[in-house]
Amino acid sequence: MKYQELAYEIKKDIGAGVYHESDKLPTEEKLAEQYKVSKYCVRNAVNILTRLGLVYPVQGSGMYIREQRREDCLTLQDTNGLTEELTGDTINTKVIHLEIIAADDIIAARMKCNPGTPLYYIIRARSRNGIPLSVEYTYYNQEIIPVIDQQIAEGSLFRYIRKELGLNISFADKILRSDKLSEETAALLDLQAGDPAMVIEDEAYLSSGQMYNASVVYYNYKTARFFELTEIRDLS
Amino acid sequence: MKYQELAYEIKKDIGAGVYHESDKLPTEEKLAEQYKVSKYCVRNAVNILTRLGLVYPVQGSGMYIREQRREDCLTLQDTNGLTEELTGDTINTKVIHLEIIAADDIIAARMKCNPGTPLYYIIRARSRNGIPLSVEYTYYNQEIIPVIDQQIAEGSLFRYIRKELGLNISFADKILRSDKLSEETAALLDLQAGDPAMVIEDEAYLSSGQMYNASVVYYNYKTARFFELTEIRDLS
DNA sequence: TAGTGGTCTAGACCACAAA
DNA sequence: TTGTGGTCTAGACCACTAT
Repeated sequence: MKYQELAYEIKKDIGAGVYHESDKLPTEEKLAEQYKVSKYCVRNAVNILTRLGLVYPVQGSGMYIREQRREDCLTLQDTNGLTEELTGDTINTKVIHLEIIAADDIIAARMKCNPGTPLYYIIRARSRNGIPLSVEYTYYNQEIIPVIDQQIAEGSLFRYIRKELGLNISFADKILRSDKLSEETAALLDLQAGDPAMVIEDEAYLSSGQMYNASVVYYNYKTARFFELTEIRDLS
Repeated sequence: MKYQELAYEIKKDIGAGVYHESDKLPTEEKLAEQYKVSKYCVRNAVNILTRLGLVYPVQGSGMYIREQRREDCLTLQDTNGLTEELTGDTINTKVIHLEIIAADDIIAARMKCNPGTPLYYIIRARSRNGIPLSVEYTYYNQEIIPVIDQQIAEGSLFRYIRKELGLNISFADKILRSDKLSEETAALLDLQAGDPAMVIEDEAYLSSGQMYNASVVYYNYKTARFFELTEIRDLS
């Protein structure tokens, strides 16, 4: 896929300060010429970068590089898993719990699988640079992800599923809310019961449309911040 | 723009249950034929619907209509303002404070304007069906939005800026976090100081790239939930 | 093997910004 | 008026699914 590679190239170049002078990307035409691709690919690539908040295009003027506000921010879009995302930081993952259970009716409904389906139930506590960041309560469909052991769970499950198993992760939907921490979860975050938490409930799907994973993640309100760019579009 | 209109049409049709039988959209080719547009427009339209979480495409198979999990959820993407979004609910907006101030150095940096620029500073408390939903602390650049009075602030500012002023809102970036409520904000939400809040810091831009608005919004943790679909893409 | 979504090209024309 | 991004078309070919 040329346009994804191009997006990656441009992203690297922006990071390396190649366009620092003008704070603009070259024109679509120049990029197309430079990388020997069509305008279609250029626009697709820029689109990706726009959604990541790296550039914004202004019709008639150019494609401007954005100032970043994301110091320390996690991101809801560019989701390659924590381990991949925070490469500058030390991410530590502690596996609190790991077992295979059979889905009861409620969990089966949540996981969109049949009751009795074997599921991994995993609890992990993660820290960034030694500071507690999040506690994850996760189910994985074992019919899709056959093997998860302690060692795999301590690493990047995202990477494992994608690279080792070769599965094609396509999209996830999330529900975001805030809530009071339970005593149990608070203890894992070095916080008090009743303290606030950012809560993200996540359902992840393969490109076949099959759900393989549902999770609830509690984030440390003192350290976790999320960045998100919203493109605004008037459909009515 | 044909593709936006097409997206709107398909969205309406999905809502009306037109595709209920198969739970799938017609093929790209059929949609193109049916609406007398090219494949480009069809794909752009479906893309929008995908990002809104309404459908998901499976290569080689079809475009499937998604079950919704969004009961009562607000959304981070489809942002046409609360008033437009929750049309089934009664949204009440109370203007707590409205004045014009001159930007000091700190606010000027935040708003990316010159110190001394006149800004509206507005505090609004919003409720849904009588239940407190959010408290917004907002700055508007008065050089861009010349007039905001009590009546306008009580309605949909989003709609006003777009329809009445004819300005082209393009994107917003948001930082999401959770925090403890101050006494003042808690009182406006019928909650206690120290209770959790979902906090969204928002910066909104015109299509010219100019920032016109910065806000911090505190949401009632008991009633506010946000839906978000993440498309996953491997750039490396 | 046929059907369907995904990528890519070349080229026309429109809309908006800047000089 | 020129430059630049946005929309649109027609058509080729690839990748994956279903049968």
